[in-house]
Amino acid sequence: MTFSEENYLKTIYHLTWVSDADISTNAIAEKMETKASSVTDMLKKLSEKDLVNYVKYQGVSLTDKGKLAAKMIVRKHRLWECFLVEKLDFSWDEVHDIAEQLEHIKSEELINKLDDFLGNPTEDPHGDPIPDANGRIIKVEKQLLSEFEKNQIGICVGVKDTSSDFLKYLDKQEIALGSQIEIMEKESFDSSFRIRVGTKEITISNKIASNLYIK
Amino acid sequence: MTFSEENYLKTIYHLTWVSDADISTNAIAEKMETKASSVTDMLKKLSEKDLVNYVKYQGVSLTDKGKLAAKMIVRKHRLWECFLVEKLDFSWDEVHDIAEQLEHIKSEELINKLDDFLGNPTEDPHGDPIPDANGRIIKVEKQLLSEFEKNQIGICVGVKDTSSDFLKYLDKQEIALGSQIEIMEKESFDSSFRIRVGTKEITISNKIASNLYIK
DNA sequence: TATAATTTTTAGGTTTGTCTAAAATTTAAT
DNA sequence: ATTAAATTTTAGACAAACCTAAAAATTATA
Repeated sequence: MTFSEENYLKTIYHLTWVSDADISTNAIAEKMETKASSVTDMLKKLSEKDLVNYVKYQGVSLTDKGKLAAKMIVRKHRLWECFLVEKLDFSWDEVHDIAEQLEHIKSEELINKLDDFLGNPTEDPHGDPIPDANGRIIKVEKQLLSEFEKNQIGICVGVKDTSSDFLKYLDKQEIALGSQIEIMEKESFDSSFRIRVGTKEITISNKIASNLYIK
Repeated sequence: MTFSEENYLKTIYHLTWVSDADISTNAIAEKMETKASSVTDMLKKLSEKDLVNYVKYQGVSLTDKGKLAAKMIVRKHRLWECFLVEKLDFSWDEVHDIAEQLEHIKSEELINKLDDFLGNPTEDPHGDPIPDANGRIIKVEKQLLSEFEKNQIGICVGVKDTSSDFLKYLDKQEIALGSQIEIMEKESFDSSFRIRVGTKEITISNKIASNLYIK
């Protein structure tokens, strides 16, 4: 499997994770910053290899084989992110691009040994679940902070947006995985929130609240 | 820089390490298991980028720029080998192919953090020197065991051949980096050696002795 | 020093993954 | 239910990195 094929599978997997329906050519093209015609070419190739179910003009979905392959790539990506943050002292906003490269290293033994070395983590530094060697994922039920009501209290367990900008913003506000968050006030005008993080009280926009997972 | 370009630079670097003269197209082709015509294509490209000095029909050498680039690839390869052996518990005969992939990961910060994480090692698991972040290499004078005379004693500090077969043979004979080796007898007929490794006495062929570095 | 053998390069072709532009299909709107 | 708009696919091209076969240059040999 080539890097490119792996990237397409991963993208389709991520798009499926949020939408569930069949994925459109354009959606893939946009996510991968490429052209629709390139996507079509690749879908034919992946279909030929039984990694996706593809019907012309009708969108695409992963086969069981394709889904497992995608999960293995995601597994690698997230384990490497753990390694970078926990062992090499990178911060959570710096690891994505490097993990994007490391996820393509081909060696099952390597990834399983890395898994053990890290103590078999179940979540990456952004709170996303890490598939095990068989592709099994432990899903933790979590809600977006934006869905919380006044006076509710929860623990920050993940971020939806993993962009460097968003993560740096959270660092500045001293919001990290494990932080206790209490809704003090919900502003109906702009749907912003007044929240307490630990001992500090801050105001965050709805956009921020829509990208924080709480349990 | 592409994977392929990096592999050519690395190969030219390794060939230069042993021969010192300009490197021939065929030598590169043989080492990389590719065709001479492919090598010619790439040499033109590398020359265009000022990474090699290339004159048609006259062989090739690395420019300063090319040499530094090659050293950085070797640095990555050897640091990753240390990681695999010391942290992930791979044996020294299993790491080459994986390091061959990892050496192409692009991130200076990553490799420098990995270096620190490993305690800034100066040699890889086969006793080969690791260039520092500036490309500087600490050369340790070492001789081939085959050049030793009767009754001389030394410590095994490296292997010339790093093939899995050779390394497994050494494991079987309980010869490792750090092992004390004493020449008991040198057989003039076939240039084989009777040596003492720790407390054991064994016989090794000249081919084996020609691939063990001793200090 | 001619000629033979070897090495190296050139010429032209293939595959992978991309692109643009045009054609086909589907979806939305009047 | 047509027509318009958007999406998707096809057709044809291109760059990277490889290949084979033939030509050119170098080296070895008689």
